[in-house]
Amino acid sequence: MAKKHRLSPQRPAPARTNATTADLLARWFDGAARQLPWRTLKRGSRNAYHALVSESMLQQTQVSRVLERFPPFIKRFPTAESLAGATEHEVLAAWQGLGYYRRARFLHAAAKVVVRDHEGRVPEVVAELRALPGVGRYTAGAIASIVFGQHEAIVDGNVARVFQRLAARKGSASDAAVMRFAWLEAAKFAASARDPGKSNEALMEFGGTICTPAAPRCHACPLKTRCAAHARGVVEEIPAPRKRAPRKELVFITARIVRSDGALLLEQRDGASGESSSKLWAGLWQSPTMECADGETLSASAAAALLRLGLSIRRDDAVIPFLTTHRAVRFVVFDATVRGKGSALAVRGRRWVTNAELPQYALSNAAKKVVERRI
DNA sequence: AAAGCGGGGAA
DNA sequence: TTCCCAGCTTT
Repeated sequence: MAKKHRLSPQRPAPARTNATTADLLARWFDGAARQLPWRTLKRGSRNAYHALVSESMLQQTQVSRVLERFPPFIKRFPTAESLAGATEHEVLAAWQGLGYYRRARFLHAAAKVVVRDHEGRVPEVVAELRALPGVGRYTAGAIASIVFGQHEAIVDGNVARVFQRLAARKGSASDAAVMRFAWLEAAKFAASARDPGKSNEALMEFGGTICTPAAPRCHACPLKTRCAAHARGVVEEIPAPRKRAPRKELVFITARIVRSDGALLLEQRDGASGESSSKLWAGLWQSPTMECADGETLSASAAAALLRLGLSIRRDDAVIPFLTTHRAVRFVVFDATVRGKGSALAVRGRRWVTNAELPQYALSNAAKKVVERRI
């Protein structure tokens, strides 16, 4: 057999074709891992509470966004005990701007369970992890494998895409059959890994940096030779786009009511610590707002309502647009000033909030955009 | 099984 | 513009 090895001795040995994909990716990860704040501790001594927090933040959220939010959150709540002992108000304030605020309530509740039932330690057993609020199949698998080294599978958006491409499996991640396929592949992957935590992390890192949704870097791919989608030239067609409902268009009428000392009137949206906590921006604060189907009609009645309260108002020239995944909201803004203490207005969950106090209040980015607009 | 939940970056 | 993202719970 002819010698094919022309590599200099210091180059890493070429991957043996019988190496498992899991071990191949783990090897690749050694030279490609990004330095992330929740990876500061060595493998094998990862902080499980840090993992719980980072994994909660990372649900449906890009690494680049969590990067800047994780350190201050950990500084504010260094341990499960400190988080469990905080008020929901404090936790939401630390979470504000990150979106999917239900995650913050779940994380808070999970910390309480950890303190009450597990002596302050995040559990190792998958069934116990799954019992924590907000911890589903993925998050439990991630903590069990990455922190505790167990051979548990994980599937997130990245992983599903990678396995689909490796097998040239068509369909979208919103297809249940595709997700079943991905979980089966992920289980085989984790079972075959020498270091399942490392391989799982490598798999996600690989999906996030090489096997990306658009413009994948196949030229730098360590799995190129075993990728069916690459062999058939269909990498960019897999996966198919998710099915998504069209965005709902809404009009919110909102009033920025300012007292003579500069304090701003805020109200809390429904859903604080309880029932309707799955609603939009549940429990967050905002300038007094009402939703309406017909912008023009209701904005006129809103103005009339403000006038009846004896406020001096004017309609802001601009309508502030705000997009979320599921909605397109237009805020029709009124400015109003009130003399005196305005105590008649601070009713039913409404409060006067000074500029200095504002950072303690959890506002959605939409509410913030409204409030911060120059008057 | 499907709906609902944020927000921003990239193409 | 559209699409996606270290998903989960509720209906």
